[in-house]
Amino acid sequence: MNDRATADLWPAGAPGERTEAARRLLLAAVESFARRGYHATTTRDIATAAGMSPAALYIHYSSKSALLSEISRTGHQATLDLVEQAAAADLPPVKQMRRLVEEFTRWHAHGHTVGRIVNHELHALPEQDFAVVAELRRRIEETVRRIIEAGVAAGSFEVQDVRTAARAVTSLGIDVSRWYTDRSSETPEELGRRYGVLVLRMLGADG
Amino acid sequence: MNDRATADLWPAGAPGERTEAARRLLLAAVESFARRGYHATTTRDIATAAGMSPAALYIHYSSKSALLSEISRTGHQATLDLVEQAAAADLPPVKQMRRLVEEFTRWHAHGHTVGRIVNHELHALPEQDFAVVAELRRRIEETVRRIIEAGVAAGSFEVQDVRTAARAVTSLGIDVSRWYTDRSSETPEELGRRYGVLVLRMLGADG
DNA sequence: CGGGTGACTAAGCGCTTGCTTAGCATGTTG
DNA sequence: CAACATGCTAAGCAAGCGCTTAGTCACCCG
Repeated sequence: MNDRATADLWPAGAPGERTEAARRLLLAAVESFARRGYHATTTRDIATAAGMSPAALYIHYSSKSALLSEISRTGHQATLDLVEQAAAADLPPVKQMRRLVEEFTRWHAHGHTVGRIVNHELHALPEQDFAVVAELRRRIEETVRRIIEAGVAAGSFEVQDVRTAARAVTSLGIDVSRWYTDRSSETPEELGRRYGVLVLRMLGADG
Repeated sequence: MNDRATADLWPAGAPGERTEAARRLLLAAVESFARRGYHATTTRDIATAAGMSPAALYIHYSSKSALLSEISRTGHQATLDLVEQAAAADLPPVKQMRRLVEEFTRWHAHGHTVGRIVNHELHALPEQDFAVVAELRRRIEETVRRIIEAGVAAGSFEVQDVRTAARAVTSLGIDVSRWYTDRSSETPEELGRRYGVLVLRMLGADG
């Protein structure tokens, strides 16, 4: 029942401290939160899906919301990494942007399960964890803005308002996680390439 | 506590059958569902916000989900009306599209409260009501696709794949309801105009 | 072998949930 | 005036919730 993208984010060969049981709980939580929403998911659902009794959850996580925080933090961090790598590449702004959109879109299509939690369950986070995640989101947006600014300065982009353009770019990618399903006709890679073309045109490149 | 866009959708001078009490409950439900999500909202929250005891809700609506269905159905119908009006205008495809995006975006910014419910609480709808709403959503998407096809046929748009382009157009507009707040720096109208420009470029017009 | 440790379960506590019941005030109708 | 309808409330029910408690079992170290 684990989808591939989710398994990739939290790989089986425990990299740090996480035990196999904790990982099973986390994957079960991702699946449940994505399918029915955080509030509609019960701790019994999660524990049962992980093959445990309800009480076992609390040995590995202090609360239901701790599970959500862990998922949200990791998911956001992975997205930020991807965005920052595109921005750090030794390429002109247009090519950085193409790569960013391709990867960002691919990520939200491939990982639409995690993406749905990351982008639509923010309101359920405890205040303190929300603050951490909000900062990660701010940095994602800022990185995108920087590339657009560089492109405008180089004369390869032409936009009315950088902030709005950056919003549109991230918004397009984020919303993929809302509508994309494993039954969608395009592969994540193909969708990424198509969105790359659309966004570059939107930013006035290739004109 | 009622926002303007919400009040506009369900105006005070009852047009049909709805009593003033039923309207107050509906507006309270919109506010609560949008702010904390459907599952996190209790029937007590709604009734109290409408100035009634919990039991009064059930005199006007058969269940909590009946309230959600009513909100979702009305909201989708209003969106479809707006989209179909743009497509029916006696204008070339490029101008139909500009108008569609301007109105669609303005609607999702201005009515971000209702928009959040309409677009992010679909999964909580009873199966039968979901089917009705899914059909409205299909017609919205189809109308957008038709305008793009007409523009391509007329040589004023140039896109790799019509379906993907239509997805991108609606997706951009829908996602506005996720991030827009009353504290956003742009007015709904200004955002609509800017998105209109971005989308036309994305579709290869004005080239 | 004895004693301790860590992962787990059976049972259930206190509370909240969506919704129901019984009844009360008001206004309308014959 | 009696009879009923309407719109509401006070009280509460059954079910389900997040989370806790007390204890079991397998395993490790001396």
